[in-house]
Amino acid sequence: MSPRKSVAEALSTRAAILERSVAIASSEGLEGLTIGRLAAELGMSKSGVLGHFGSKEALQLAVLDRAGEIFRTEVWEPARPAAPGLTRLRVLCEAWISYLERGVFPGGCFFVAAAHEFDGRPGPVRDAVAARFDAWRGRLRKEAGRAVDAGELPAGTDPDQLAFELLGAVMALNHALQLHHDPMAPSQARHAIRTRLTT
Amino acid sequence: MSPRKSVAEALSTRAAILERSVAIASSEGLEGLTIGRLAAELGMSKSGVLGHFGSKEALQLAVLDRAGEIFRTEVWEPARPAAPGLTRLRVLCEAWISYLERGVFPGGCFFVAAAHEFDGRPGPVRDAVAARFDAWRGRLRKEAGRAVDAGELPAGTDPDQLAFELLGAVMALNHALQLHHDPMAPSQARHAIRTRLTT
DNA sequence: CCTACCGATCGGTAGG
DNA sequence: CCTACCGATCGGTAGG
Repeated sequence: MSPRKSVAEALSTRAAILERSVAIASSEGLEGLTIGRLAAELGMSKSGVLGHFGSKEALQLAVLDRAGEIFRTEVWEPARPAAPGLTRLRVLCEAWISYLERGVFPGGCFFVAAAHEFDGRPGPVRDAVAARFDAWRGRLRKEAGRAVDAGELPAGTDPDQLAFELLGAVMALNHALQLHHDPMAPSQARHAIRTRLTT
Repeated sequence: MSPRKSVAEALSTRAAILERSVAIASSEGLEGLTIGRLAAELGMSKSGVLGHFGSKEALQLAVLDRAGEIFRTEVWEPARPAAPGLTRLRVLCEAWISYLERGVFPGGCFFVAAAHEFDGRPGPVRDAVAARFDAWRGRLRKEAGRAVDAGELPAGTDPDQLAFELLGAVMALNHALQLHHDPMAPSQARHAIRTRLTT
């Protein structure tokens, strides 16, 4: 008769809140994700939702973590079996484009959206977003460096410059898909990346 | 003794509201721009502010227009005296990068921010943002086409693909400046663009 | 996990 | 251009 739930139930409730939060925040933003809406959609009270996280900011950080797990599964993992260097870099980029093309998040890249939303608001959320971009760009740079060292890319190629340009192509893709629903954009992004990842 | 202002005064009040609105919306977003905050910062009542536009959405559209005037002055105009084709395309890109580097809008590119904020919200604001991107990308494409026709760029260069890649480089720049305050980013963007705009 | 509530703020309106 | 107000919603808390 107690309204208290078991630990297992509490965990699955928490997971359900996060699942719904990722869906909402993906299209409405991490600030547009409100406790009241979340509670209504989940058939819970606001305090029930908030009890799992403590504050809206803590919820936002947890949502970012959950979105990071999804990005890792969709984009990092497929590249694990690939050979280090150029091959793996190509697989990473193709998984990255495919993740946008398939609309894994309805609002496009979760982190690009979060970056734009929080780049002017100092705090833990902004820091968490920036850290994820640093990690991702570092990943691209590392693999690019291996490709250059192995002679798979032209000698003198700057891995950091290459990572910058790959990021640009994918950001242009994300933008074209979200704002224009442009069906040509994925092939344009693939073309841009292929040009940059050819000896 | 009347609180009513003359037409000239009303126009300058309207201009003052828009100036402040552009500043706020640039860093907080077009949705973060609230009537109450605007009124407080301008020492006016909310209804006084709203009377000039009628609704928040109408205000947002007016702010977009004002930001468009600034973009035109900063980025389109400097290219007018340049020779059509590759020369003008280079001037356009340099003005575009400089506009971001100088922080003409404190929140970075006003339209990239607005695009991310509204790409998931159908309506007049979203349509206005999309139309501005279409116009700008068309401008880049047209000048790229002239450059190809004049033999200033390699034969077979696709003007639309080139516009896509230029947009990507600048979006990566905007992102790096806003999220990381990365001082290397402008030179990386210039390098990426120079590579693409060389015979 | 709930009900019931808090102060603040939102966009907008009535009436002058 | 103002005061005074509307209903809705925000994040969060008290107390159970």
